[in-house]
Amino acid sequence: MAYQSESLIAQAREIREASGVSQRALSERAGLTQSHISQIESGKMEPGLSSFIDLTRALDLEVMLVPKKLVPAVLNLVKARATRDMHIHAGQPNDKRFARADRLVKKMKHLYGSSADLDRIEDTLGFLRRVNLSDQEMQLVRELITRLERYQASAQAAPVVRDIAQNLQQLRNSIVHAAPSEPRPAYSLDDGDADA
Amino acid sequence: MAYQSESLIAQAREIREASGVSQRALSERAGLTQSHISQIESGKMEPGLSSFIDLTRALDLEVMLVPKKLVPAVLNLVKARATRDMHIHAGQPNDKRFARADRLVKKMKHLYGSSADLDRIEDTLGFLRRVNLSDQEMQLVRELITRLERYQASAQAAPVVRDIAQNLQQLRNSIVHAAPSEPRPAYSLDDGDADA
DNA sequence: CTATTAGATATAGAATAATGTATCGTTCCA
DNA sequence: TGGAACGATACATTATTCTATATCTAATAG
Repeated sequence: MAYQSESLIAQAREIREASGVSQRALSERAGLTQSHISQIESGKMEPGLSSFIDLTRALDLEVMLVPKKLVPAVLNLVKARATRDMHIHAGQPNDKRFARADRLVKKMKHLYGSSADLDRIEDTLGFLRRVNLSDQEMQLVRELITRLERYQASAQAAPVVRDIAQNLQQLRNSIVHAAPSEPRPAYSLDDGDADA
Repeated sequence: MAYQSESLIAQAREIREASGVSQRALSERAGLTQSHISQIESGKMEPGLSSFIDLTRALDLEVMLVPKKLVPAVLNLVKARATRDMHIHAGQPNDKRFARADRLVKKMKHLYGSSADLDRIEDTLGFLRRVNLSDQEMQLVRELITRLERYQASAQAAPVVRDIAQNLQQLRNSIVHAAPSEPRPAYSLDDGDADA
């Protein structure tokens, strides 16, 4: 019974097992009892919404409502980056960083005049801000931005700016030309519409 | 009580009301009783996981598990595109189209030799494939790809290819240079981590 | 202004199912 | 063999969900 929730519960179980967490350990973190978790996972009963949320939070997961049309996109996001290198940084916290960098570049263009390199940096940042970057990738971006801030007023800024532009472009290219979507997400979850 | 699920239930309620669906109408579509929905929405009791899934499915929503780190990114996706123009196409169904277009460009480069325009098309498609496009934007891309397919072997392909490259670039620019994230999503949902 | 109807949401009480406590059966390792 | 960790089970308690009915609001007729 409870066919709708099977998939979600199975996902949670997989993640628990993949993390090497026992039902007991999880029960302590989640505030449920081990007995409860056992019955839920084995399908003998069905959890209340709150119980399920507690469970998943203890596994570092969040229950979210997603419009059906967006489900494949979200699956892409989750699967693609989640498997590539375990830790994923997000869009929003970094957005401020990007916005600040964007303002910096615009200011530099205004003060010292526009240049091909600055244009390239501005453009590339606009791109990188859109796609979801891995931790490594984001760290590289952070470093480059920091460098730009440091050397912005320096006497020999030009070669540094060029180098930053090149590095950003390189990162951009590596992302654009990598094949994005793997064969299929492991999750089942109906996708709904085909084309249009 | 049931503090964890309040946010999710509130979201569902908002969406029901925004859609102009009554509790009774929803109860029929979801297979629950109106009484049930009333108590759930007013916080007098807490739904089972399956009941909640039934509810949300009837509202064209899907309950998904998202790694905490990805929550802001998913919120961006949902909020940004969902409000911009109601209908959202997803990542996966269009991926095939992009992949086919990519193969086409590579084939043309192989047959007729590489050109700046073809390079630009290939690059831009790589970008557009990444970001999530609105319906309008995606339709434009579709048209351009269709045109490319039609004129690929034509005698005067060159000017057409150039025009397609320009159009794609233009679309790309409009996306890259538009400020992406609005002030804040209406949804509360804790985000957890700040930076790193 | 009152009465009535219809559509909505809220409430009452019975039936059913989830949840906690305590315990049991296995397996693995000392 | 002992014990320690894991997952499963039994039963008491509490909460859910359903059927049926009540309340509320707005609109219309008398």
